[in-house]
Amino acid sequence: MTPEQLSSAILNALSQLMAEGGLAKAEIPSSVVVERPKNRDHGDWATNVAMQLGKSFGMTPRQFAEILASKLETVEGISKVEIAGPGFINLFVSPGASASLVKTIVDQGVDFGRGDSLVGVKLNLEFVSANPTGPIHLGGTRWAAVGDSLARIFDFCGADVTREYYFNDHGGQIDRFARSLVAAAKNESAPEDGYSGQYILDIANTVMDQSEKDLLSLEPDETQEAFRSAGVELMFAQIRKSLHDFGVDFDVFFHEHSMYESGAVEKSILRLGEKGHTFVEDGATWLRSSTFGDDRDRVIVKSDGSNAYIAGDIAYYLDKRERGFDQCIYMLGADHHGYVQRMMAICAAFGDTPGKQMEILIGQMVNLVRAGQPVKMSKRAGTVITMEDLVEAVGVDAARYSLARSSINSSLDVDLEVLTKKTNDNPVFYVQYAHARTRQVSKNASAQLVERSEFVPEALSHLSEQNLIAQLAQFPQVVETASEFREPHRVARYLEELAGTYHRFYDHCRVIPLSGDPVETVHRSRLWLNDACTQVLANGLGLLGVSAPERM
RNA sequence: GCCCUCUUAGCUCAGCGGAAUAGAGCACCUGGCUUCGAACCAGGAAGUCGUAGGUUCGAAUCCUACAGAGGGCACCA
Repeated sequence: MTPEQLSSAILNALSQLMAEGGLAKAEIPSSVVVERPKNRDHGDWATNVAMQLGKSFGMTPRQFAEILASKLETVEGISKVEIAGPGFINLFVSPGASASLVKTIVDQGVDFGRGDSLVGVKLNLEFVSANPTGPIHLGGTRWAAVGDSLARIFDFCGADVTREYYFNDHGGQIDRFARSLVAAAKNESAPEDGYSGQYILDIANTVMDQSEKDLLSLEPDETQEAFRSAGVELMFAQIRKSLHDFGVDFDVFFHEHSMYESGAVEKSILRLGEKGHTFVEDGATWLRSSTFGDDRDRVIVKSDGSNAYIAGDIAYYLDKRERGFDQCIYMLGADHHGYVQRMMAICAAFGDTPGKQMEILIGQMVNLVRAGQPVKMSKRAGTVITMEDLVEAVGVDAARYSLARSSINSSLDVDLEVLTKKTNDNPVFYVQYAHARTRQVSKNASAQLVERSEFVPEALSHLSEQNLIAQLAQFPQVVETASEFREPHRVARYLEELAGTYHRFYDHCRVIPLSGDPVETVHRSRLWLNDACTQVLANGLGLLGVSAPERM
């Protein structure tokens, strides 16, 4: 039995009791919390429903618990129900009922843990979206790891997910990028507000090598345009390759520039105008965003006739909605949190519900640290760390795992020395090792003629077996919670616990009998448990985009 | 001045979606490989959960104030 099954059993019992008149009619929640108590004297699973609902049924938690407990005792698979403390209901599940899950896991294989909470939802997840004026830095790398993992989790919950990258290939920053390339090509120093570094020089050289014309002898405007278009393409290709090598493949790379060429920007502004949400003042066109909770109104078209950045956001959101997405999730860095309100205003101005069709996740920054001291990322000092640098230093698995295992609400310190020297303290190896170990056990078992020819749940009665089964049972719930709260790190933390629980099982229970001893039912049943653990570790690591190695 | 996030063990961080003794990894100390992988396990030491109030039968968790850290507050993109 999984905690979810117990949860729905409890809800069933509640509605039965109400139907039978054992309980007064009252609101019941859609799910109840069932968790594994730290102290095993408190049962296999425990719930706090009585303490939460007692009052609304007009009784004390303990009274409520008594009534509910007597009903739960009749549920198949529940062997004992106890009431403890202020009103906890402690559930004891018969060993057979809990262990039967093991077979389910092996049978379902890669699908174990798959949920249906997002079935039918067409979801757009936009992340990274770093400017194409340079390689992806540590911050963007974090969003790549977290965002891709989130996409995998949504997909696992049944959603139709599109991973999308908004490519800001339009506007002032790109102009600066182009001017920087031109300067580099001419062997001049970078413009005051421009970009510098080896990559700029490399791209400038490549642009010149690829062109048949002598770009530097054209009219200045044409030169800059030539470097802009070719340079952006090269940068784009490089970014896409870095992401791919990192295990992140976007479904859509959306080019901001394309909306200006197609007229989508003007169209979307007109649309807002028809709805009465724009006005003209001081020669500029404004979005009346303050009526939708923004601090102030925002300029869409500047008085010189050019578009402000928000114009692209407006057109882009409309485009996403017209492509049929029910929900558009944006992952932004903390340096963009000031945009949330105006973005939500755009959503509302189109008649949608902020927080529903549009959702914005803000993630905190990544700081660089060396030996405990903060290091400013500086191109000149050579302390800019790119996605490629990180992968080169620790590999994709360790990089993705360490970036995805903590909450995006916390800023993250990445220590260069820890990164390059002490990679073994990354918990990813602890988890991967557990997986490799299960595989080795499985291979050895088959060589010793221990096979999955029979499965007897009752044979798995050792505490460490029970703990492992209970841990495995929580996987679907962990995935669901990670999806609901948009927190992939929960999967990582869960895997670390699962790995530990497996190692303890391994220590206490032999899958393969000592030489000379016969192969018994318990060994074959343990092999099922071992293989179920392999599966859950692999499924979980898969959600993080981390490999599950056969050996290491 | 206003807004967002953070403050938990020596370090890096979970727990924040109220519950039964606050957790993990690393580092430190002690034990365990002549039988499935010791990248492991068992045990020890280590925390007035930033401070002060409040709500609650119950607060690391919710509310308020304050302090500290980081990030934002453009007709820039």
